[in-house]
Amino acid sequence: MSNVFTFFEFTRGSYEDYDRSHTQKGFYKHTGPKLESKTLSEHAYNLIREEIVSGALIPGMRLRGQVLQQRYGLSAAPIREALARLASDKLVKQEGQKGFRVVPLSLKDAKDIGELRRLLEVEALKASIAKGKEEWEDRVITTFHRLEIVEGAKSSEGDYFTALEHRNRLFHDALVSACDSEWLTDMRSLVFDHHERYRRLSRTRTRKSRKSIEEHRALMNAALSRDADTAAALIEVHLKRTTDAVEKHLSEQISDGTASS
Amino acid sequence: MSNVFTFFEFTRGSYEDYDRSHTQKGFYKHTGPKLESKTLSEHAYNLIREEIVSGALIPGMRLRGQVLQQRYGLSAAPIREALARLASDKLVKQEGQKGFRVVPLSLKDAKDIGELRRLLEVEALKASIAKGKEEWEDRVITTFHRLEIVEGAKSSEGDYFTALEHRNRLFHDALVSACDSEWLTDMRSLVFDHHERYRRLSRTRTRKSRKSIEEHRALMNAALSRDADTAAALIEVHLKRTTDAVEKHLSEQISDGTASS
DNA sequence: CATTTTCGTATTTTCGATATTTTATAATAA
DNA sequence: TTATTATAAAATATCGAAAATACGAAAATG
Repeated sequence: MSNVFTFFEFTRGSYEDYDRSHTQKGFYKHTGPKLESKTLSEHAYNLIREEIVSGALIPGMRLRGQVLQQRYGLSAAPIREALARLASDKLVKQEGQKGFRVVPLSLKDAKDIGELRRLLEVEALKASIAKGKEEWEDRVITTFHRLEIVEGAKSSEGDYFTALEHRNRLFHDALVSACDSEWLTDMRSLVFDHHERYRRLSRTRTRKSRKSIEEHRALMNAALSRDADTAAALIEVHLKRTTDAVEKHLSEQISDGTASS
Repeated sequence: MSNVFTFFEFTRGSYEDYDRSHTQKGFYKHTGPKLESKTLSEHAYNLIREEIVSGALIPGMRLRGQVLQQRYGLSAAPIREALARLASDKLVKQEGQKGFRVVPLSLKDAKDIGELRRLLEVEALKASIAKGKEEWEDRVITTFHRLEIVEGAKSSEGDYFTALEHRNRLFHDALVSACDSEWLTDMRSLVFDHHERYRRLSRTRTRKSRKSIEEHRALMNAALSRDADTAAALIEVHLKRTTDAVEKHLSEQISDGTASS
């Protein structure tokens, strides 16, 4: 977890030696979806977003303008613009004139987000099953296979959970990729990101590959055989388990409220 | 429709005499929900948002920085920040280095948004019916009454549709106000705004107060008698009718594609 | 004549600096 | 001591201008 900000670092931080090669070709070696940023604002948006979702920027942490500027080697304007967009995404919170901070985690939000993701994901999955062609099937199979490999691996190295999370996302994305409502998929994607913030929390402790891989396989099979109801039921169970784990973890961690927004 | 930008106005516009009293107390005399903006960015966000949703800023229109700055008497930074947030709300679109424009309307989006609103609204309504207390009932009754008055009125004056739309929103907001998932309500609210953009389109032509008022009354009755299934069915019918009207209007208006996003 | 290149203009994007607000600290009075 | 007010420090929000980029028209080339 060398990429995680400590509170000390972030408060007084000096990042003179931080990589500033934005303009070079492969500055962002994320294996995920394409993130070609045409403007610095967009670039900052992608970077900060990634660090919030991944947990590198700790929930509740204050995001001081100067520090972010130094860290990313940018000036105030693009940083501020990025934060504004993240505020609309509900990933950061802006209160009055007191600046921005990473939206904190809360038990209540964990439940609400889990429930909302269930609603959206099931709907998108149904549509996807109804409309998916061969290309969709291929994508589902491929991403499942890649996920299976990582889940089966014994290693628990530093990048293990990151890779797992990433391939998990690719698989779920593939499942709903034939849904032709851009609105539904965009909303689902946003909620997915938030859910991932919570999921990472529990992943660092529990490790239940055996069950998980079988659940995913069953989900793939149901989807490919166009059994929407079974697939929907599996999704619900799958999400429910995750939500329960997160809730358990959160209520242990913080017995008090830590209410959000 | 004196508040609507004409293309000419907007392109070459000179707004020397535009009201610039942001810092004064009651600068924003909107009858709607509270919009106290602590920062100029927030202020700009609220203003531009309102003008997009209401249709004053025409779909597809280019939003030139200079013009907006003059119109609202602000400098580039807050305007830009507001536009960035509106981009995350999917109300404006930013492409490359070519600035911002109001997201255009399309038949496809009309369908998707209608469908998504149905999904979210029904879910929120069910939760609301399950948890609503006396205060909720009062609010539903009150807002229905206010809506009834406007819908029953004969006049078709300038502000008629605006008032109707506003009270319609207050009524629907009231129905789901007991839903305790902030996530669900926020998302529903966003989709509602988008749906309103489309609804306004058809409202300017068709006028079906008789049916509408009875639908709303039935909806209120079902909600108050805690009949979630009936209420959900009524919501679906209600939204379906609206969506159909919008679709019809849009496919007449633009026989060609005008594809969005 | 068609196509490409170059140049000037308009616009967006970004920066550095200023003004305003909040937060922390210290002094004063109850 | 506690509470309140005044002052200083830090951080945010905003502005005005510079830099980068895209668009369109005229010139050059094949």
